[in-house]
Amino acid sequence: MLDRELLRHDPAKVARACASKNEPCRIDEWSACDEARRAAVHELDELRKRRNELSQRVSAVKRGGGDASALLDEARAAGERIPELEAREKTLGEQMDALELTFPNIPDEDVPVGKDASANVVLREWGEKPRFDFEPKPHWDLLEGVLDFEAAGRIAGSNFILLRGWAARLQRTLISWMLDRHSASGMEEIWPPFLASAESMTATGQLPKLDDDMYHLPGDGLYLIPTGEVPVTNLYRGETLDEKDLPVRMCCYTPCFRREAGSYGRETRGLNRVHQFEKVEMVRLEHPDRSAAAHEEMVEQSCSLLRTLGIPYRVVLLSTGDLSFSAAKCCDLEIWSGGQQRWLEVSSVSNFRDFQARRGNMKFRPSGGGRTRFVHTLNGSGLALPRLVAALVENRQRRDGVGEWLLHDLESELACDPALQGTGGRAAEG
RNA sequence: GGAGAGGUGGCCGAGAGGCUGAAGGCAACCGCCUGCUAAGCGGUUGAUGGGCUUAACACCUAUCCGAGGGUUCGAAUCCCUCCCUCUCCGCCA
Repeated sequence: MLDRELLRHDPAKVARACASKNEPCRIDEWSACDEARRAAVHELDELRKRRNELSQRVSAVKRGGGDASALLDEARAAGERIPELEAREKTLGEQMDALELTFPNIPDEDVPVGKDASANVVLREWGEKPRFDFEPKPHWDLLEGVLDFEAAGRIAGSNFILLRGWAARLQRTLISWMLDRHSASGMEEIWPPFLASAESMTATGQLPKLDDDMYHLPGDGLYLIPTGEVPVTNLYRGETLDEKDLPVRMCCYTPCFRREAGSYGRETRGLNRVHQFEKVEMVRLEHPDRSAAAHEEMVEQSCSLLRTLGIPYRVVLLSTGDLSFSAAKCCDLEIWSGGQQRWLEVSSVSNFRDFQARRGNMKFRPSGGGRTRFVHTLNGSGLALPRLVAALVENRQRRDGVGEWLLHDLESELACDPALQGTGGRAAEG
């Protein structure tokens, strides 16, 4: 949600933002409602003021034991048009609210303008792509026997996955290790509900736009979360924090459920695009002055995980056309997949500025006094599992493929993770 | 699922048709005072919409006591519906 003052005083800026994000823009419609509503509010205020004055006099006369019937008639007449105006104000206000929910966030100044992903900018790259003296295989071949699509299809349908044996354990190990790393860097670990209400989905911006992309349980009015961002950001919905409580840094593991309607076709093979995947997510509430720096930090936090795992990656700054509805700025982390010879997105780190905070009414009280202000919210994957697993097995494969040895290698490496030494986490357990 | 209790400002907690945007306390902030700290004394401090204005402050005004309806000249207070929390019972991983 954008600031109403901005909508009023710089509608052209809003229209530009919509255009750059390929979103329809109904700012003119909004402006008309706004004007009509303000007129109604003004008239309503005058009538209520008059009625309040008369009521006060009724009260005074009655206390004095006098006859207030003439005043009562007058007060009744003064209030006659109030319900009509109240209804008008309410209707117009609801129209404005609905329109406001469709305005996307405004991209930051340093976001490249472009119509789609082709305008994205690669900021930096790390690591050596693996070289093989044999023909490397994609993960769906390498994981035969421990990645069972047929079984998943039988249980739930196509594009679900089922891991078994060492592959299942590999995923769990990675989840646990990533959470430990985030905890060691000072984040609070959260285990949230995996279903969320429409209200929560609206606050973080999934609704109204992405209704078709989510699994919905109409009987209970709930949605399966498409990302841990939803429950963890909503943890502070409606709250007013003290400035000294900022930043609030959290991490969580959640499964993520996405219908992926209309995305069948290429690039969906194997673990690349599935209806349920596992993800470790970082969420942060920040002071507005520090959100840009926080964004950099969070990108770096996710990169550091990939360096520990030894997976080549690149950081991509998304252009306006590829930027999500709610984001002001977003960096994707893409990892090199040696078997498919392509980059795979494993993280999106976004700064939403006050966009989600407005929708979810998340504020803080400045230490020096003064009005409450909206916090800035950020989140980023750290990291998404299926593609991470895919790249790990593809990049570490040998001539004879992969096997349980890969899990044991990784477990040994992570046990020695210097970032976890002395934290009482996995490393201490040895 | 059944029975009961309850949701009031940043927090605790009174109020049970008008004099209540809301006592009292805590916290925070400002000032005074005391070697420092603590204590003490005085003062200040809710949110949102609209007007005015520079999209500020101040000021004026309206609205807000879980949410939404209703009764009334007037509702935190009375009535209805819904949501949430707690306790007990049942069922269940």
